[in-house]
Amino acid sequence: MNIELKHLRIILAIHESGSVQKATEQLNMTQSAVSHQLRYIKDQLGVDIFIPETRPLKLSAEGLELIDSARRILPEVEKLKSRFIDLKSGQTGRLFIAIECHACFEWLFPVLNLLREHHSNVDIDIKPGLAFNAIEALKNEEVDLVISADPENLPDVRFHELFTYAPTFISAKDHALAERPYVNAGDFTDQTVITYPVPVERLDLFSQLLIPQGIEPKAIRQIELTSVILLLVGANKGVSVLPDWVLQSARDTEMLARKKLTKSGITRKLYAAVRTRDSEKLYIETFLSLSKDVFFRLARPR
Amino acid sequence: MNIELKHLRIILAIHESGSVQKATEQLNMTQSAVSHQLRYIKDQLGVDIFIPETRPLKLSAEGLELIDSARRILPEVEKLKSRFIDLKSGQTGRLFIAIECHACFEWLFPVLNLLREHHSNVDIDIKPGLAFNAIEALKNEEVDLVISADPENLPDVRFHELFTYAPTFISAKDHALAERPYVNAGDFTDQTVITYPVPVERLDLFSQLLIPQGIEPKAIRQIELTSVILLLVGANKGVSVLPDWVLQSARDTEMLARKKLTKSGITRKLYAAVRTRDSEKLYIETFLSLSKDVFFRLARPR
DNA sequence: ATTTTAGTATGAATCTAATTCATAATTTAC
DNA sequence: GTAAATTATGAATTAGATTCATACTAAAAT
Repeated sequence: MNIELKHLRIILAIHESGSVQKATEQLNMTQSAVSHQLRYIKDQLGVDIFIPETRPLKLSAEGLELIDSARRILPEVEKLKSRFIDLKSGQTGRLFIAIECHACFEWLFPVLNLLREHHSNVDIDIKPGLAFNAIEALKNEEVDLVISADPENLPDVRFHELFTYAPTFISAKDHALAERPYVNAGDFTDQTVITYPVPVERLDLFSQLLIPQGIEPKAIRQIELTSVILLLVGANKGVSVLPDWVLQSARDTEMLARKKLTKSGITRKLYAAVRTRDSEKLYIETFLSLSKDVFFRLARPR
Repeated sequence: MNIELKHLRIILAIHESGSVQKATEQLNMTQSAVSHQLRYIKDQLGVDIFIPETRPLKLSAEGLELIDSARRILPEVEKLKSRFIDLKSGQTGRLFIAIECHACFEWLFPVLNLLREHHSNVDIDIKPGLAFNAIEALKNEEVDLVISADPENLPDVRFHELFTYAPTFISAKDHALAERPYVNAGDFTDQTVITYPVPVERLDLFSQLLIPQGIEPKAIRQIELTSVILLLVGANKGVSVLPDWVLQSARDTEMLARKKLTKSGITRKLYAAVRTRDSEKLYIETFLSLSKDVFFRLARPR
């Protein structure tokens, strides 16, 4: 026995319009096509759906059961279809985010809060714990967006530039290095460096400066909260390197000295990586523009 | 966007078996056919159901939504299908009965009670009020079975013989007619006849004897309950004609005299009329055999 | 009781969609 | 890197759906 949705639609249309004749319009079929299909349905079910020899056709008791089922099943299918229309256009969907840069929480939270206001039907979340193979996770559809500073040229992943920032050295104002116009890799050999609790490869200071030059600092101390890092640096418990916009937006930075890294300064770019086929989605586009807005406000000195 | 059940079945089979390859068996399709259908589905939905470049294929976030829907929709369809298998075989269904013979309630109630025990899934009911155009109602599917004494030769209705009975005259033992070996039409001209409250054409006495001979009784008194009719006849408030089996099974018949109608006696047959295409149904067959059983027990003198 | 009309059924031809076959392309595992 | 497993693709084939023309039939109208 083979019954398809189109058969339910035909029966329902006939019942609701009152005759095969009238149903043909709404079904976009000829009378003959409907008639052939009715015969097929009858053969499949093995039961007369209509009372024979009535004109216009009237449903039999069995036919009415079909209507009941059709009225339960077809709306479910319509829901499915409109769900996919929304999914495709980005009215609804899933936005799981992996971040490779720890400080990014600072601007990501406000962005996501705004995004939730715009797209209440999108399932938004930050997925921790897969920060280093994040692009793999993106391909696997474990996450849908990755905040990354290392763009790659991949056919099915697109890196959208978010903004440029400068990893910036900070120390207490009375620290020895506070006199310098800038700091170099070598200056870290006798310093205690305070960092976020992530593998050092993922920190700009190390990936861009210390590792290439084969230099290790005297000690590393890992701290979760930005404000605590600032506090400890201010108390001369160590030095740190943070994105300029983190310092711009933080309170209690009066006792800190900022220096650029190397004479020319180091700048980096942050990207939002998404699967190419997702990049048209409305909520992705909203995410990108909100990110730029929020960052712009954050980076403006107060 | 056109999505059919077969598409949902394909996606579900792939997901549950783990790969297209394995799904082919359970779907009875070749790998190629499945692949072509997957492409069609993707085109229809406008969304990738699977994560590209994974082998075996893995569902994307959107694909999982499809699975959710499939799991809601497909069982509903299976229910529909098994419902129709049952309907066809007569495991389940509707048995609405019209009775042209009022006394038949006497044996019909016990039959229906037994039938309900055998077929708890059948919707059994007696439909009053359409006793005279009952065969029309049968064709219209307003009812599914008619108890009738007037078989017709119709292509789509079948009359199953139930049993033979004799409309039998009764009076009080001290009534004038109680001396006779039998009664004739003419004997009713000065009698009060007690009948069920139905049009006289539907009473055997009238349809078989009085109307053909153009005779009317002195008076007609209509009484609903058989036991009350017997009581009144016993008290000499009138005479009556009832099926022999009614008298056979009734209590308190000692003070009644029974006579056959006319010298040769009148006999009639009761039939169960059903639509030809219903007559194979299990519960119809059960109804017929139960009716004969119950009648046999009822008609046996106690 | 015919006749008309509206509604449905049917068969053959045609068109569309689904499937197969053969083979290519890709991915995964070793 | 190679072999094995899995999926994709194009052309040919087959099955299924639709159309057209027309026959049929119940219901309505005369």
